[in-house]
Amino acid sequence: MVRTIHIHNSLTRKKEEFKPIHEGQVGLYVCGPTVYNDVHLGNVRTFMSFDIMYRYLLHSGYKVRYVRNITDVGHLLDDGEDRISRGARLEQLEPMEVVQKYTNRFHAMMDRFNTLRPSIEPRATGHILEQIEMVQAILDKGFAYEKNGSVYFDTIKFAQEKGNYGKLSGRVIEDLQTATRDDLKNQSEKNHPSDFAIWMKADQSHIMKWNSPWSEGFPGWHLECSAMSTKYLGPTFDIHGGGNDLKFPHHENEVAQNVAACSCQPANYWIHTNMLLMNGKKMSKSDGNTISPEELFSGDSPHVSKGYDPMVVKFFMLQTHYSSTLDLSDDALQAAEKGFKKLMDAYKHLQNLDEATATGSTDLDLEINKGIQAAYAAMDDDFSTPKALAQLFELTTKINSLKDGHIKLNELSPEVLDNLKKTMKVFIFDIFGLTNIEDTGSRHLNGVMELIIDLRQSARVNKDWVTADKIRDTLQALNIQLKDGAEGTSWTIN
RNA sequence: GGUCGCGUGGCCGAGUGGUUAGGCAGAGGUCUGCAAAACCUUGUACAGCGGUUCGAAUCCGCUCGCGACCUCCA
Repeated sequence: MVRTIHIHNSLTRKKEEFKPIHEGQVGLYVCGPTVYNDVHLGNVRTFMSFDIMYRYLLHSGYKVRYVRNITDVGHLLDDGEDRISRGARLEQLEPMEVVQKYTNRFHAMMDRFNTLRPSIEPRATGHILEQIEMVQAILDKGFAYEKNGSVYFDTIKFAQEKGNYGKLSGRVIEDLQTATRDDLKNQSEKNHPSDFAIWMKADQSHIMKWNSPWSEGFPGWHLECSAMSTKYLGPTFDIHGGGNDLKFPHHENEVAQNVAACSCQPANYWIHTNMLLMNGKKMSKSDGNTISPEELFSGDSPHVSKGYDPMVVKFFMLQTHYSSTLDLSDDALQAAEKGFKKLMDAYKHLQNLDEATATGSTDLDLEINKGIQAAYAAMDDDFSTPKALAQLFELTTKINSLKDGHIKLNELSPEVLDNLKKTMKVFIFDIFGLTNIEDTGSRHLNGVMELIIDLRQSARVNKDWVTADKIRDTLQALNIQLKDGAEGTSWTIN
């Protein structure tokens, strides 16, 4: 079953029904990280957002080819130094060592957030040939010019002949003229300030450089995505994603390069995720307004009062739509932690519910099925995780009521109970990719807790409240909370 | 300065022109040996000022505040 999904398309700024080029298949390209240091939370948010989309498309029955690149050359700093070269210089490593090191660490971090690996994760340096070919193609079409061994994209000519430079980012070329900063590298070589380099001649000190028809040099930053998306997804594919800070110039230039090289739009749908804020400002690697994922996990940061599990952080992010800014705060994280545990507790209790005996369609059946459908409808509507979560919490209330006997299981039919179990599992684990955090307790701990709860129950039967409360309060001090319910006592680690 | 977006109850955060978002916190209640948990009830919010409309948080205009992008950023 392939569901009908609506996506907010940045290209048209409208919500549109998603229609893949090839039925049942999706080509998805996401701009990945530049691996010159560790990812920060803002990166994580973006990749997590696309991971949810990837998972949901898969769950909806699509065959998805998910390409997310690793940028390991061409992405320059303000002073013109390559980010990877700088990392290599600072850490006294080979550039490729820097790349490998931070690629590994990036993967490890995304694993902690339980995101799926892409189908293909191509590196820019592994595709120098393709990029050189694309530069040549753009030159051949007359949309680029060479100056002193560097090749620049001719935005003026492109705009005149293709007429759509700036469409994605809403930019007008005349504005770019006046707004351009004058501290940019090789600005004087360009015919026009809005032109951009697609091949750059390397100076003597540059470590990372390759032979090309124009010079020994390296590709422009925007070029890799154009070349690699074309190679792995074809000249036109379904969805291109990235953070909205990439919209201009990166994505705008990417589109221009593809259109110039082959006269085709690279992606039918563009999806841009919004920024993660902290203290009301964009969380950003370059200006230091940031908290690292590790600091967030350990609590070792002035911005948080304690550490938060990656799953809590993920849950926190899921409560906001990907297209909205999200302001990180300790209060919000604490609230998210409780909400997350409530959801996971309910899921655990759901597993113990059995023997639904109603026949036919009861009111409760209808209500639960309606909630399930609403959760799917929310995801179909531009991947609205907050709305879907709200539905899961409605279901959570029902589950807890059933658990406590406030609603009787004989008001529920077995089919609907099964459907409920299946849906909760699919959403929590398959679509949201959450995992249990209290399962860190081993089998041993489970056994010990069973024994302790059993002993306390004996004490309670004997009205030995001193012993019963001592057990409870001591465990509480260890952050293990006992929960006395109708069907016995359960426990969680807080 | 240009472009775009946002401003929702104590906090976070959804939102289609008329119907309960949801989470956390708070209040009352049920349950419980007590407590916790859970469940039930509860808050009457949409920056301000105008306008359109039978009706606007939702559309339009203005004002104020905030943020993003404007060739480093997910």
